[in-house]
Amino acid sequence: MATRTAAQRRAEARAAYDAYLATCPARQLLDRISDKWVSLVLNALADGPLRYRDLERIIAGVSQKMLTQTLRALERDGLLSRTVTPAVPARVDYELTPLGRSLLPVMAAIKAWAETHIEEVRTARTDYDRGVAAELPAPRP
Amino acid sequence: MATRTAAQRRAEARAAYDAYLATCPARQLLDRISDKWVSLVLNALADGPLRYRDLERIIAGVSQKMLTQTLRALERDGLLSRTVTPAVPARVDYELTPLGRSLLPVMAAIKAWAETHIEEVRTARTDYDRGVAAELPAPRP
DNA sequence: CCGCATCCCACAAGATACTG
DNA sequence: CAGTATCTTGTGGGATGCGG
Repeated sequence: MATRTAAQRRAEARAAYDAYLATCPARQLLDRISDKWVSLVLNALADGPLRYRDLERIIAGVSQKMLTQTLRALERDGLLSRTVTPAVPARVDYELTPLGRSLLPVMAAIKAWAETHIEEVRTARTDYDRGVAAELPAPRP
Repeated sequence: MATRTAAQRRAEARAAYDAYLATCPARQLLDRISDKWVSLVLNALADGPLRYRDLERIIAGVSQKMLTQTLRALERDGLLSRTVTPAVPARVDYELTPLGRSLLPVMAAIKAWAETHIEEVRTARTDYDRGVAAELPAPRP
């Protein structure tokens, strides 16, 4: 029969929505800055250019793989520049581009909201967790 | 010997850094809004309260699991309220709290930056990809 | 209508080892 | 120093079916 199943219809809706989201600028930006390492790199480079090794040291827990991957992604998006100075050993500096710098105020806005409201959020969480716990009365031994 | 291996030192650094990040307000906020569905739910509820079914319909590609999971997380953080109207069938409304509403300007700032600079990013990407392609000259058969 | 429990897999990311 | 290459593992998220 011509009628599609519910699963099929959902799959179609998903495909269409994914396509839409792929073109949504805000979505793309969120995908970038939401990355754990991206925000840390941006923050580290806010004060000036740094070498690969310095980034690795400052962002204490990052693996080589993730650091390189992150730097490549940001370079590709034009948010930072990569400068190779041929020497032995080689030297590579990373620096925010003007485009990258223009993103810092946005990050600052996020930070500001977070710091202003974090207490409310924490309170809400403990309240919520208490409420949930209350619905499951502790078994009396 | 007392000397720790490089792997051990890195593991410790990671643990310490993870602990630090877990307490960083900005990091926590990013973890929330970076979620694909969170931003969509926030956006959908910006104009007023909606029922579960309506959200499912508006956010076309979402699975039940993710929608429920997302709504619970936002409720727990005090960003939206969940109101159950006992009836048959049951009716549940979701609505942004004042705290949730206060987040909308931040989302708007992200959106604004994205829409303003998306073209630069797109240009940077194609330039970068062309450059990479140029470094790997097509194999002459 | 609203939601939870279960199974399952694809993919992200860490560990490790090796090069220019 | 600044990466690349390969392997392995953890987990986010989809599909499905049941319960209030």
